[in-house]
Amino acid sequence: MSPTAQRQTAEERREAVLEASRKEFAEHGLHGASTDVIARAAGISQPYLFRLFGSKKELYLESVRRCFDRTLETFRTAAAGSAGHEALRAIGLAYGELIESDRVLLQAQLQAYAGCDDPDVREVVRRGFGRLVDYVEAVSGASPADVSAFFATGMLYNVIAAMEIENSDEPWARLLCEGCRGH
Amino acid sequence: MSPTAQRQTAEERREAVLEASRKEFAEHGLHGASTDVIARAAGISQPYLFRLFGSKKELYLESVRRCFDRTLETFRTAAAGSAGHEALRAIGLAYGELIESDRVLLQAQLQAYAGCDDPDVREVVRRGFGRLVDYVEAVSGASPADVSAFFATGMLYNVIAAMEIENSDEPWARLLCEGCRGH
DNA sequence: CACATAAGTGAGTTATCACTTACAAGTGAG
DNA sequence: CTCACTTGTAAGTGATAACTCACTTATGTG
Repeated sequence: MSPTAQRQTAEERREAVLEASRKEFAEHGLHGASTDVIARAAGISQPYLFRLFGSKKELYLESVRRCFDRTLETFRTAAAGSAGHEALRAIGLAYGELIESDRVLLQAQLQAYAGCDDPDVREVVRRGFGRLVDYVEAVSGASPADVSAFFATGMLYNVIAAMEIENSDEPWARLLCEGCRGH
Repeated sequence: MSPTAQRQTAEERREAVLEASRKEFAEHGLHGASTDVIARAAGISQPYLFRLFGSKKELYLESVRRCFDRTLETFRTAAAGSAGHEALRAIGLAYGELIESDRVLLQAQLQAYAGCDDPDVREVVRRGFGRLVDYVEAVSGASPADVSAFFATGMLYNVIAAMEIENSDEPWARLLCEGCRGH
């Protein structure tokens, strides 16, 4: 800490750490991420990170929660004012734009799914995903088959985006993207 | 190596290492896995692992290739003798059974998707996924929309299995699984 | 000004990381 | 038997991992 630096509240620092951890966890996952890198990026020392969050895993879980919160918020904003299948379509479009513009969020989600063999991670992912499903069902009033088809398309789109084949000219890639846009 | 142990060919050892690495990489991903743990599980010293594969990443890439090979083989076996939408249904069922019975394979796939921000991993995943799409399209003759809906359902099923909500009694979980079974 | 409390870090802990070097021993061919 | 080749490891490299301890310094309040 430089001598002229102003102190911040613990809450402000927590925010800074969570923001910094987004990228690191998205790129390397829970096990691969470095608390030292995160602390540096947040502008604090590594010991202070542990004072604020207790452990690397606690920080990760909070980071995953934020990730789902962000997605739900996007859903809400997109669906505002519409209902039924119109809302479904609006949410789908907004989600596509979201992960197209924020690859960090996309990576973070994929890491969270991959991290699901850890019970604590799984629990957080379940809660986050559950809230998304609940919301989509409530706002659209669609049938179980339609709601699950909606999320299926979303999961495929995640993988398409991860593989970065949106603009590929390979036949299988074009087929997959074309078919996906149809939904 | 115990004094009575028989020597094996390098090829046999490579197989043993690849088999051992499956689990470790599936659980922890490329960055989180330990070459020491893998070598021990394969019954060799850690230095020899590096002689056989060059680097941790090379081993990982080979492991991911195997993962997709295994899935494609399952597809082929399932579709044998059928065609059209009948083949699609047979492959879907076989895939469901595959990841239900082999959680390691499921985890390995999710880790591979999450690892896609690394260009080398992405390239291997692209190739593997592409072969799956090519095969499914060829054997089923289905439309792009149907093929992509098929893979979308598969991706959702991956996440359902990862979250372990197949037998959950939460409403959103039942809705998602029910809708998914309908496809 | 004094004092409790909160913010923040330097220096260390032990363990493990990927990877290398140098060397030993089994094995098949001539 | 011998010699080239392959299989295999013991012992180490420096770097970095998560996390702790002892300590300092700023800040709001009476």
